[in-house]
Amino acid sequence: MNLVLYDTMTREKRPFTPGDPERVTMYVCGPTVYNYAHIGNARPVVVFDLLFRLLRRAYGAEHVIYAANVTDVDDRINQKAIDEGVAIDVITTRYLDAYHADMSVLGALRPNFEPRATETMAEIIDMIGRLVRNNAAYQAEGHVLFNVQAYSDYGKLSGRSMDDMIAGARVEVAPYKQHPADFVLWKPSKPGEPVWESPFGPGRPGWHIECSAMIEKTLGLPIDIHGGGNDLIFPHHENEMAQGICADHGTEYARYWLHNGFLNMGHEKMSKSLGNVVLAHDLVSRYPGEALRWALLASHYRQPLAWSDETVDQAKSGLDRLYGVLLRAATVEAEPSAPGVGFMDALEDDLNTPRAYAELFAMAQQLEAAPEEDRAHLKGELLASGQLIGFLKADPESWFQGGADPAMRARIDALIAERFTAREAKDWPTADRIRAELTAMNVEVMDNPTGATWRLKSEGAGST
RNA sequence: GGCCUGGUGGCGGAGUGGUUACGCAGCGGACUGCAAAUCCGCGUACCCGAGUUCGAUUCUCGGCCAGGCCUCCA
Repeated sequence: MNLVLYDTMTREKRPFTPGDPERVTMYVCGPTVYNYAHIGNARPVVVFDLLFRLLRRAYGAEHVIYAANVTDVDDRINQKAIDEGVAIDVITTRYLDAYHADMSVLGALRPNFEPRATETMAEIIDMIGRLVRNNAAYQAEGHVLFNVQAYSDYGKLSGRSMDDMIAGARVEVAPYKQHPADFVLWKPSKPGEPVWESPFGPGRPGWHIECSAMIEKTLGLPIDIHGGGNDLIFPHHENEMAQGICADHGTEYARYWLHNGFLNMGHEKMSKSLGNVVLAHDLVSRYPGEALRWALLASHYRQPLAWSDETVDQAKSGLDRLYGVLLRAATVEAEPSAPGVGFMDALEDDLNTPRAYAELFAMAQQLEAAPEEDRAHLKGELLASGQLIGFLKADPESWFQGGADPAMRARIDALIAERFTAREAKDWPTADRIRAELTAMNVEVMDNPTGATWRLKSEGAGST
């Protein structure tokens, strides 16, 4: 495989070479489970799932280890637990279960590890201890703070100088900080919040240290690929790296840093304060998972993605086209095949999914037009390509008819039979009346010489 | 204020120093009892200005516009 990835650290595309091809490691910052995931949260999940699939294909599934953390200690979780008057694990279990279900609908494979902050406490405390011992951290007023001046490359990932950070500081600096950019590793818990004992006093960990400790525990440092949304570059990933390196890990934390662009609602960021949050949890009940996944991968992962119902409708239409080709090739037995060469080239070029989609359409077009003897191979190639990245898994007929329950199905079949009789008798008014009836049921009829097939029409936009 | 992205046809969205993206939608034709699906064909684009160049949508500079990060955030 000639995989090339854009590395945030070097700001250029670089050929991907793992430290050990027998053990390729990837870590992605996962959810904080205090609410249902919104569709923006789902973008990195799907993007890095795609990369996970490519790596597994290239190095063998057993040689790729993917970890995504679950942050289950957090102010928002605490607040929710207090609001509902329940223990925090009631909150975290509820939303983690929903998260797993929703991401599964989007076709995301489960990572090998999903470490939880609460289950990594010993390692977090141990890592903080090492940072203190190395003079990369200090204690002050019940806190343990990371000393950014101990790490000369601080700011390298995000491209900021220490001066920039001071100049750009918009928040009041806590008086106990030695440097304005110093950040919390351990802090006292507020009343009512969960608390853990530690050599630095009772309290709870800061957010950044969780990830460093979980990577150290589940994958070992350095890792090959670290991913996340581009809003995490600073401060989260910058801080993670500083911690990891200063906690006895030489000079390298992650060989490749990958960051996905944001999903926006129109021109605005999705946010609670703007009231434009769209939950993945709601979308999965309105659209097929593959259509949502297609929409999420329809633009390059580093580009911003403007989300709307139309985005999904267009995605659905594109998939309809591919499934339509497969439906017409239903009697062709697919020959086992590798994904198309051009298709793989596109994906290996920094996950160029738009180009990969174009290849998919080209393969479909070829299959549609090919002489009978070539179709088995072409169908196999199309399926192998699509399925590699999580598409074309459905039976074509159920893709188009899946929304119909058995009763509706029986009714449709009866109407079509009735209409066929009318057509045989050239009774066009009756045939048209029946078709109008089917149309009213959202059913589209496609006549052929021996009868008719049908499909459910797309629901269309505007149902939000 | 500091740092950083991006501005491509009606919409989504790649890519390239000189040639086709691709998809959705639209239009014309074939097919059809009429349709749908399919097939064939068509259209409209590269924010503005200057520079480099034989030639720029693509490189450089400036401008305008939009968005992000600097505080929790995918």
